[in-house]
Amino acid sequence: MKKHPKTGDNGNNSDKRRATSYDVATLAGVSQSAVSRVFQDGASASKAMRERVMAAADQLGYRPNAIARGLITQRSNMVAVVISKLTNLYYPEVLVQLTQRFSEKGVRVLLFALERESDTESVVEQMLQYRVDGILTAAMFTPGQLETIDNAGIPVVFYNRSAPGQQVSSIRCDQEEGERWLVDELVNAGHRSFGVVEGPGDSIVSIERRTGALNELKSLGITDITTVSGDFGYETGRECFSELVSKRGSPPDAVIAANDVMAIGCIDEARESHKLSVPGDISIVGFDGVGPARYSAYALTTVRQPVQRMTLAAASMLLERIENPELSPEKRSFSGIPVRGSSAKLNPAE
Amino acid sequence: MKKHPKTGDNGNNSDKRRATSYDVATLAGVSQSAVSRVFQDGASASKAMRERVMAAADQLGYRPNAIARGLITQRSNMVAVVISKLTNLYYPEVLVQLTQRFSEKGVRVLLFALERESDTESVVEQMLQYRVDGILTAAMFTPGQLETIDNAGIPVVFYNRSAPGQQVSSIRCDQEEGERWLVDELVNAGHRSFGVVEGPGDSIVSIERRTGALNELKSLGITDITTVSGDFGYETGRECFSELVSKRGSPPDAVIAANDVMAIGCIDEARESHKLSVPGDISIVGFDGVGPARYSAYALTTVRQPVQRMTLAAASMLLERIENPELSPEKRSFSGIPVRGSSAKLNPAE
DNA sequence: TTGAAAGCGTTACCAG
DNA sequence: CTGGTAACGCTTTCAA
Repeated sequence: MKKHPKTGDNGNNSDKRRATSYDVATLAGVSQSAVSRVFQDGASASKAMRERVMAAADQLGYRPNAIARGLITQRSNMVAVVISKLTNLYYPEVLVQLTQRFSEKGVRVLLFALERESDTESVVEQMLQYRVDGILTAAMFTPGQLETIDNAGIPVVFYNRSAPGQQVSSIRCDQEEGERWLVDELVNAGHRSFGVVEGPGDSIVSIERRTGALNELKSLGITDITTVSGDFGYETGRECFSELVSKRGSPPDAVIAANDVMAIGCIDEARESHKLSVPGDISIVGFDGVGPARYSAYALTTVRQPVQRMTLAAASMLLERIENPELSPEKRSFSGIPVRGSSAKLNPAE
Repeated sequence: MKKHPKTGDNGNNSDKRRATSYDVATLAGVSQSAVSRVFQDGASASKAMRERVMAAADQLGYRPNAIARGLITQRSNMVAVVISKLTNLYYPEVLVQLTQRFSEKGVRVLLFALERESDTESVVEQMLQYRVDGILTAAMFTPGQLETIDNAGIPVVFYNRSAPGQQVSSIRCDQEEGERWLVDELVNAGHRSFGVVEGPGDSIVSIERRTGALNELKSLGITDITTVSGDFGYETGRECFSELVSKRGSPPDAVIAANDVMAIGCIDEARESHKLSVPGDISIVGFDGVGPARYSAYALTTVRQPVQRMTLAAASMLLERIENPELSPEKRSFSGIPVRGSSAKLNPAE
């Protein structure tokens, strides 16, 4: 009772300072260490003690201070989740699921949202300052940043992207495989001229999808390919379609868009501005399997990412590495789920 | 140099422990307090000192520990953001914008995602343990929880909902006003029989929208009203429409859906399963102004929430109260932006 | 099982 | 402007 004057005269739980374990201790007439133990998992405390402390605790409205705990345990129990601007409608589900998964394990999520996928500089700084236990990122880091993080001993898991040439853990949907399926279906159905609508240049996902599509087209001997690029949004999807038509002089047999939202933009533009029937006159496919892809006005042919499994895997991969930092990097790649919608003429028999 | 043996022999910045201000201090040959000051805003440090410290700091890869700082300053510089399951596509934008706004002010976001809007129990506990400086919530709290939070002296701002009978701050879009506009437009255009599709029962937003619509209909003397309810999702939107038709025996003149996504579901169901033309045979309106509402297959007539202004207001309202806890509660209500799409026959002249 | 005391890495106060 | 020292609220030995 000497070195903590704050335990002084006020026994009321009202305002000003929040109750500390010392306050609880003096009210319960036990030591502060005892209070600490009662609020721990592997505690050693008699039943009597436990009761006295608990009584005092909720009389004072006491709650252990997670910040202080983090300081001494060297564990913040927080992970950083980094997302880039969600022009892609697919992320919100991901974010919610991830948060819930971490939450079940007693881990809190510190959220960082990037304007563009490339503004990672200050974010890295913040994550380190807050001593997050791990990082799950849907944006790329530079090699320098990655090294900084690694030096700090913080495990990182990449979501749907991977650091080229770096040994890092990642969870991804196999974009190239998905594109191969899409291309094969279209080519089997007899399409010979293609438009490819890619996404923003700083998005790895977009790059992988474009590459996957182009490689497969090439390997099947298709040469009539026109490429344009948008930003993953609906409006640019529309613009891209018209650009495609004017570049070529006429619509291609099929359009492969880097995501569902742009595919939808293409469909609307094709129907409205070019009076084309989809899939009667032209086939249009996307990628992701977001909600609007199912809307029957579009019924997109697409590749759906297995979001449930991916988020589950991502969370546990990160948590594992937090428990055991020596674990070597691991890459898990999930196949997308082919969705045959009606936006593409896919039946070769037709 | 006596009471901190850790500053011992290793001058290398590599593994094991992260560098502390003591490490930097000894390497730079200055006091620890000096290091602390250099890394503060209103510091008092000579240029020479600053340089020496900085040199040592980045040689060691030192970063101030925000957790420790929070402990002493009694400020975590974190706010809790609580969202409920984003079946409503409208939230993702909100979340990203909020995060960026807070981020600009040097405040981090601790994210909590609820399965249903009503599982707030454990979340409140977590927020308090992490000593967040403020709470921005898109879910309701019980009066008891609100009192707990208030006792802890943590400011709260509600997003698009408000605690009934409680003095709390909130930012909202005026749902009832928006519904009035929608109803007036529809009635002016000659519609006399209505279907109302409401959202989940535990969503205040849904309740307000339904109430707003029903009250306005009643005040205009409309009595032919059929109500059904969904969960804000596309699928239930479709089901609701068919339920509406079978309940009435025939389609109403117009359908008012509690959000855009369900309105889209209604449109698809009307067109596909009931061979109705929208807006030729029936008018269908939504609420929110989400991305898909603009897709030209739907071109929804709706009320758009002014998300930019709302998130800006929400963030600054919360930050103000963190700075000055004595500030009395304030409610700011924003008018929605009427969007005349083509999903409703709104021109009385037609 | 319990209590005393030593940190965890900062900031804040106070002399010099 | 600078250095010493006391908190901040907790967990964790180590004895009793």
